[in-house]
Amino acid sequence: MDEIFTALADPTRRQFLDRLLTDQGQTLMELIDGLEMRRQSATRHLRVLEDAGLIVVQWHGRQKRHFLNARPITEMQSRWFDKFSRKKTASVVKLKFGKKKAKKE
Amino acid sequence: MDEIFTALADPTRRQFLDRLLTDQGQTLMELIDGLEMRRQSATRHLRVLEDAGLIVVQWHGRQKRHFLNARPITEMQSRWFDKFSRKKTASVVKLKFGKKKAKKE
DNA sequence: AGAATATGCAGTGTATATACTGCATGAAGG
DNA sequence: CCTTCATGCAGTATATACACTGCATATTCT
Repeated sequence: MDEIFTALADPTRRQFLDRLLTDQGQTLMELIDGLEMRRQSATRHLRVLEDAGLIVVQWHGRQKRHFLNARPITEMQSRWFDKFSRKKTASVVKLKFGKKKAKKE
Repeated sequence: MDEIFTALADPTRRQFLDRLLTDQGQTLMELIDGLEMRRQSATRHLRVLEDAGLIVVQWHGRQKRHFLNARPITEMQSRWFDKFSRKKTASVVKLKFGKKKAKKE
């Protein structure tokens, strides 16, 4: 699961996922369209996403098509995020963000 | 939101959040208990979490108590994760994880 | 066959992250 | 007071991340 968190930490990689959410099966060239980035750099990012299981590829001749796999994200939500969502934060919100060292506790 | 993703990318920081989920109001010394890490390093991690709005602190004399704030996590889920959860991945699962360069498309 | 296209792989430079050590500060306690 | 405790801040070393360039490979097109 660590791989997934790491993969999602980069904004470029999240953007790729967003793009694949709209259009599945895009190639590398399509994915970097409009981005200020060399294709080699994008390849690295896509590798990270693939290693994390977030995307799946399919070769068509000389083209590599990328597909989103949302399952790891869903699992991460149920395994990790949900316990925080369920937590009541009411008590915390009451704390007035104690700036620096307030004299009186 | 980038700050939150970055903050969650580190396993040590996620562990702190987990610990705070169980016991709110722990001090720095309590949080690093059992960890192979100097307190100064942990302070950095806690700063990142605080900057991301994931924890809130409260001073009591010479003690700094840490509280979990799950709200940013909840917001991130609704703003970013949910759209992936809703996505059907059925079509993707059918792809047989095309290893390397399969001759026949 | 030769040229153009889509991609991979390797090496390099630089910035950021994260650990450490050492010293400073403010609160508690005898 | 003087010591101990909880924490902050600064500096440094090292690893990792991420951009780049250059070259290689496989496929498609003419």
